[in-house]
Amino acid sequence: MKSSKTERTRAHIIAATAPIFNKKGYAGTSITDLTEATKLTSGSIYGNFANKEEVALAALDYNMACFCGVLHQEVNKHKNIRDRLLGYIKPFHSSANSSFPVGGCPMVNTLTEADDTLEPLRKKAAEGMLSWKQDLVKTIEQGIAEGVFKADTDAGKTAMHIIALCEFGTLMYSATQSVKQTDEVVNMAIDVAKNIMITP
Amino acid sequence: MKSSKTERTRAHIIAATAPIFNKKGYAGTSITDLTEATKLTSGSIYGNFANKEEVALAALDYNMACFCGVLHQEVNKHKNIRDRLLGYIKPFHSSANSSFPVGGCPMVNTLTEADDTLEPLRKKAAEGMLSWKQDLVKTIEQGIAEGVFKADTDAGKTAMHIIALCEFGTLMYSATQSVKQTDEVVNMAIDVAKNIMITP
Amino acid sequence: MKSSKTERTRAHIIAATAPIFNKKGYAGTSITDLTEATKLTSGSIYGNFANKEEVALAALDYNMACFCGVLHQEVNKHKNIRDRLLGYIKPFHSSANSSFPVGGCPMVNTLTEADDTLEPLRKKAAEGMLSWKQDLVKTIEQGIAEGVFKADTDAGKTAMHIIALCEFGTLMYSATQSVKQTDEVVNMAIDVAKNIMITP
Amino acid sequence: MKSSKTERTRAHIIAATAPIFNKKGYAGTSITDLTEATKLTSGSIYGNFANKEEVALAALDYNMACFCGVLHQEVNKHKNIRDRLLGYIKPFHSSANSSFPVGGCPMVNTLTEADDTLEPLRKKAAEGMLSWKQDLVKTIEQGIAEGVFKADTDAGKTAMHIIALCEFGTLMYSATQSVKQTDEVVNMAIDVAKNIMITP
DNA sequence: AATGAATGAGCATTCATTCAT
DNA sequence: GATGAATGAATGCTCATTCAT
Repeated sequence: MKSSKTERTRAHIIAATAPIFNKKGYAGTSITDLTEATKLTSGSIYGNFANKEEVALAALDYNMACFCGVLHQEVNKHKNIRDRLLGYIKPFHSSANSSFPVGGCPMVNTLTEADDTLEPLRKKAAEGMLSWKQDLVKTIEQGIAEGVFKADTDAGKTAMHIIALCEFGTLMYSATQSVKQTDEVVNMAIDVAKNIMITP
Repeated sequence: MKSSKTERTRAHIIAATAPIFNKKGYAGTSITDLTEATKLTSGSIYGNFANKEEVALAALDYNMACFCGVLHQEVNKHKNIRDRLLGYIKPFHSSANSSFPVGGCPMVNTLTEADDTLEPLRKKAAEGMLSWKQDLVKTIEQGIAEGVFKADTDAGKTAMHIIALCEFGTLMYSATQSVKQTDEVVNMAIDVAKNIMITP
Repeated sequence: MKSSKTERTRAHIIAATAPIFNKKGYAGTSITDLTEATKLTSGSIYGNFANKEEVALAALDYNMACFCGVLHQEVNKHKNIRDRLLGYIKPFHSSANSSFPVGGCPMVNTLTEADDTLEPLRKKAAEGMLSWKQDLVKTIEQGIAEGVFKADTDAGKTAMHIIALCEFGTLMYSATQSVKQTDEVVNMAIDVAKNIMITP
Repeated sequence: MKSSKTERTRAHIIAATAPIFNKKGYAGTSITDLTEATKLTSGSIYGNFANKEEVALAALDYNMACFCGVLHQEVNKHKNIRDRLLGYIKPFHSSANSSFPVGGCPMVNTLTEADDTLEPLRKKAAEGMLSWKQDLVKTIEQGIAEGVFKADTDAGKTAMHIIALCEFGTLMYSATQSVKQTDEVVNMAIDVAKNIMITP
């Protein structure tokens, strides 16, 4: 089951350029940035991707997978539904030392840059956002079904509430480079989660 | 105290280019974008600003003033401290038809684009964020002093909570172009505000 | 005397790319054009030809053979020297529906593009032109020998005259996409031919 | 009535690049060719023309004006309608040492290169061709009106006949670099012209 | 003999910026 | 103070060609 040369090169390009796209954005990232990061020539990059946008799309996929991967790794450590829900939040706390992609949340980064000329990127980021919400919704609904979370919980609203606080925490870290405010916001997300639990 | 020609030209450049920077970001905005929006020549822009970054900084100031202006206008409609606090939130609801800058929140946009090469922009946006928080904190503390808000309220945390939800609401609108999720999140911010009020 | 694999591949490349070179010219034809037309890889083309110029030379040979082939096919239908001479002209008339190479006369196309960097192509096209003339000269001289064409005919001048009109007719079709002017010019070539015939 | 800087630069670019386009064709001419010929930077060329095609169109206009200018200069030397008609032909004879654009007839060059992607160039060249024909037609009709040319002359056919021979003469010079065949063909054009004159 | 990934020079074009007018 | 022509480096991308497989 060996991976072909092409597959390996594509993977190398994506892994090497994903952090750059996440930090500098689509417009701020040049082909030269990509060649320097990959140690490949521009011709080689264009041999593996149709254009810059295709690289950016693949990099966004990669960054989103990393981002969500950090969460799922923590979530899947636990069987317990209470810990699973908290698993979606704890990696955002500074004490977790999570290996989130450098440059912040790829979905938020993409959604805030994307003007009309970058529709495919925007769409993918929006889908990622909604899929994250859906994961949380399912977890909450399972907790309700298990009788562990309050029966009258609005799963959709609670999911959004938690995501809003986690994302804003990440953003405050970008803004202030200090963990104090970030952790304060993340702790509020934990409160929101605990608030729907019958025994906190 | 008449405004000089220079001042008027600067003001014209700023007002005309601010929406572009907010939509397309710093890297995505070209000098040609600026000359087209202002109907001025590139020489004229460079006669009034040292370089592209200076225009972007002035545009960010302008965008932040617009953004906060919308909030303060609503807040200052009211003497009542309860309505003043809600005034910080209501403009984010789709029913408010607020004249926020097109392209979303300039602070968030700047913080998510800004890599290390754009420190001055990042710094200004971060300051704007904290100043917004400080406005909310003061309002909440005044409410506590007036005996209208609960005495044990953590003003800082509550301010952050409200901002997180409002910003995330704005972002969700960018993501989905639908008001449903946005309003849901903004309503949660209103709940947070009402929750610290003694008589809701 | 079976054709080897190599020979077949070469033939395939030539046949598939000849129309492209004739339409787009040497400079306007890229290796990608060739790989797309042949469904082969660039490596395969370079395995069979030293470089792009070698392909172009072979394609020119092919195109010239097609072009002259159309004429000879018509000429060889006839034993009669009068019809043989007219056979060099009639295929240019729109009513003939001749299968000339698309893109016009390969010789003219090459001679008009060719700057100094494409000497071998230019030379080959010039030779083709002269060989065509020689064919006509021989036919005319045979007619004179047979006593069918006027004894005082200048075979060289008449051949050139006929070719000039036929080529110009082809060119006018490129220019106007209409057959009217083309046919008018071709009819003049027929007049030139008939004019040297003793009994018209 | 001074010419602006822009007009002078445009004129310089056109005059300097026109021979290159005529020799190498559109596809064969690079922006580097243009910067080397003009001693300007690429930015400067793009400051004066929207893109390469616009330069090529202006250069074609210039080349066509040169080409026809040579003819009209000779034609206008004469009042006599017989000499005026011959004036359209004589410049093609090698003895005339005419200052035709280097690289042959710009109309023929353009028509033989132009594939579908170069429609505007093709169209302009075709118009030039037809306008040349029209000039000849008018001259011939005037000669008929004056009673100097035979009354039953087909002006259109005669014009085409003359042009075909002159163009083919030019082409044969490109092919053989020898004047012998060229002059032979041009002399035939003179015969065609003289043939419609009542007193030759 | 054929592949196709890789090269690196070159392509047309746009960039931010300058400066003589 | 404003112009707009000019710069030259940088942009995203394609080119003809090579070579390990």
